[in-house]
Amino acid sequence: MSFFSYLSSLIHVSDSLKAELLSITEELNVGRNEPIVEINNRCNDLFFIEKGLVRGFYYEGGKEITNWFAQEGEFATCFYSFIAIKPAFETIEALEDSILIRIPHAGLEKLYLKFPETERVGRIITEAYYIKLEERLLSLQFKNAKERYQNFVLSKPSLLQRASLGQIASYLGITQETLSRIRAGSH
Amino acid sequence: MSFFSYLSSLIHVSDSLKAELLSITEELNVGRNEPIVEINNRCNDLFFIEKGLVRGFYYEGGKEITNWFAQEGEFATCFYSFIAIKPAFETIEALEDSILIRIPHAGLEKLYLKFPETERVGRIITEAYYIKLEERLLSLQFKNAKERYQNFVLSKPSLLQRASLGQIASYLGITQETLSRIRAGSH
DNA sequence: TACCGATTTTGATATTTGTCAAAAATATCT
DNA sequence: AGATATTTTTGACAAATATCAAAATCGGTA
Repeated sequence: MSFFSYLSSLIHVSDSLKAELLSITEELNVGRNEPIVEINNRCNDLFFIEKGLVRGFYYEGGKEITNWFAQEGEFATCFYSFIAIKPAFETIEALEDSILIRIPHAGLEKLYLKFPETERVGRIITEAYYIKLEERLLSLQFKNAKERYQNFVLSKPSLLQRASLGQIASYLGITQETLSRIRAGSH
Repeated sequence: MSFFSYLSSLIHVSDSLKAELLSITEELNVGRNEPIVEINNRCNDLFFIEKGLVRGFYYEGGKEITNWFAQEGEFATCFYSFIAIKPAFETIEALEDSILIRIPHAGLEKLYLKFPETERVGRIITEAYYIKLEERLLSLQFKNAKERYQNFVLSKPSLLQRASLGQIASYLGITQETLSRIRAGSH
């Protein structure tokens, strides 16, 4: 899904808004395993994913923990860094060759001021993300490892082929050994 | 903190905006243990808490699970119900005699259209809530029961006196027996 | 103040998941 | 295709936390 068709589904994109968007955004091609945002840097950009798959991860006890996956038609950023204007605690990398639209923070702020109706998009995106996060928290708090995995299979089936076992396990908050046993046990 | 002084810290509140706010909001007094939003109803309102303490909870396996606490100067709503326009999966109740400002969903939408600068407030509130939720998710995923409790003590010390052990335990995702043992063990 | 119900604490045991180590399977590169 | 690196699976055991039951404590009220 292109960035423009996504936006058009939320607000009317006038010619002048479109021109402004073109001037502040930039298309970015990243290869598989290529880092997009490095940990401890400021993440100044919001990325819309036109094609491909990216993930955010960080290290906890020396191990990579995948914090989120984002695929075609979704946004990716180190939300905390982007909003709070603090260094990113996570690295963003592409899991596949991907095409991203880069939206710099400063450009977005300019956009909000010049086209106040775009604040609506920012709010709607944030709300949607909040709900997803809330669902994930509830799942983590009340579902056991197997139930969480089953839920993942239902909600993100395409990622089963596109992400590794270890990446999925850490996203679900379990070890890869446990996930491997869950897969073996369910037939 | 009053609702108006809170708003004024984010945007300029003109006289006409103030008048509109007065027309769409309503002050609500609720007593201790009184329900504010019942489970399975639509939660059509956002509440700003001028005084008191409220919590959201639901039932999981027959037990009450406290999903959040909100005190003076914070907002409370069943976010999912309010945003997604679905029935609430949680009940909101006052833990103390409280004074709330009720902001109905329809009034808020009207406000966004009439005063586009208020979209900004909606976005900023949602962003702040997102970051808090993300911190909580990380805590749940990587901290053990004791660390989570210690973090709670540091970040919400006043709630230690105002909420019960069982309410705090379920909020932290542990049983009240475990929390009781944590308290006994740390001296 | 003494009682009653609710909340908190303590104890014994069970369950889930993690840890560490090694083997097996799979993917990658030349 | 073969060699090597990476990922996944399997096994034995350990740790954290849950469960169930009962005792102790607390708080409000007659």
